[in-house]
Amino acid sequence: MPQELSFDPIAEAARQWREHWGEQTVPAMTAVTSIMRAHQLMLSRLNAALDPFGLTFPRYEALMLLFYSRQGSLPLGKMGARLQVHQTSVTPLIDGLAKAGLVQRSPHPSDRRTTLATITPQGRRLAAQATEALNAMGFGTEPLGPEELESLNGILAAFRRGAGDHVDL
Amino acid sequence: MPQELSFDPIAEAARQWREHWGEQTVPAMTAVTSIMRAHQLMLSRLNAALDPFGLTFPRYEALMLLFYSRQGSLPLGKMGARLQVHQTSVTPLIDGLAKAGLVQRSPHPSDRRTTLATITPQGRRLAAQATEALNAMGFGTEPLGPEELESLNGILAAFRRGAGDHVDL
DNA sequence: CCCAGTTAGTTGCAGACCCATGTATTATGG
DNA sequence: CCATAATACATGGGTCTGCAACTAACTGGG
Repeated sequence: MPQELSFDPIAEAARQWREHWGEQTVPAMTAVTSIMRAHQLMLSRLNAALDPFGLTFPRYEALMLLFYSRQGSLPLGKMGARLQVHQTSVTPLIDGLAKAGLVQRSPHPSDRRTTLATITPQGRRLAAQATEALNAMGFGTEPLGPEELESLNGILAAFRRGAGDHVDL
Repeated sequence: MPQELSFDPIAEAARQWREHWGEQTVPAMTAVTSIMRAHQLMLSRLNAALDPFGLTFPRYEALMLLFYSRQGSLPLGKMGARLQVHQTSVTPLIDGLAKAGLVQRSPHPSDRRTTLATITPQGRRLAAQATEALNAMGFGTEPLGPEELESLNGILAAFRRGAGDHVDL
């Protein structure tokens, strides 16, 4: 936890950029550092809210993906694609969930290369409880209201689309 | 790198949330996942742009902090506060920069507990070059324009202020 | 049919981050 | 003045992430 600051480091950086690199460089640099900081703050809030459930946010995301899958199970590679993380990041994620008894590994019935992760009944219970908790705290987005969040989502959707993501609406 | 998706996982999650938890939960959940994805995309772009300089974005940030400091040197603890990361994250950051010859460790003249990190001439050169490169690519914010970035910055400033950050303007 | 190429998953390595703990040094209150 | 508290940094453990390389298994063209 960083110690208290008596000023805004992002505004300070903007001042330096304006002076040394020109006004036109300021919005982009400020946006990046603001996103980085917002990400850090939100992740911290989410992990704190999930701590009573013994979950982290990445593990929560993986659990919810299984929660809403048709069969309650998915191949690990498909999970990586859906979670938009590298395939090699999925293995330790599932390891943690399996150690907690929330998911179970099982072989694919017809393709012996493939490993399926299946959510357990305890996993389902915990997923529902954790989601209730996160919804109740607005997923760490306070104090932003619905209009601000919609505006944010619109801008970020344009950004994601520009970066090559498939974005609906 | 996650494999291609034929749909938008964020829109898919929004659909599930709308159906199972109510419309009022959608904007917050969508905002969080959008921020997470935008963070991932921007960081990936920045690290790719910094790779030719042998830098990562966190190391670049630390280097720029020294670049704009009055003496070109700062105590490690103060750097953690300014970078808004945990103090224990600063040590390996400075280790990497020192191994590359971009900063130098030195003892504090009057307080023997304190270690100072000082930017070297090579560090100054590389910092300027890397900043030119990042400014030229809009810090990875393409295709967003100045108005969208300003709007984004305004909303995130409100969020940061609400989270307890000191935010100017 | 079989070997080459592809695909699925794991492992090892590294970067980044946080937490808890330990050590050394400085500051402070009785 | 000295014992206690606070400060500065480092270390070890844990998580998440991505890259490169490896094994195992499937697939398809000759």
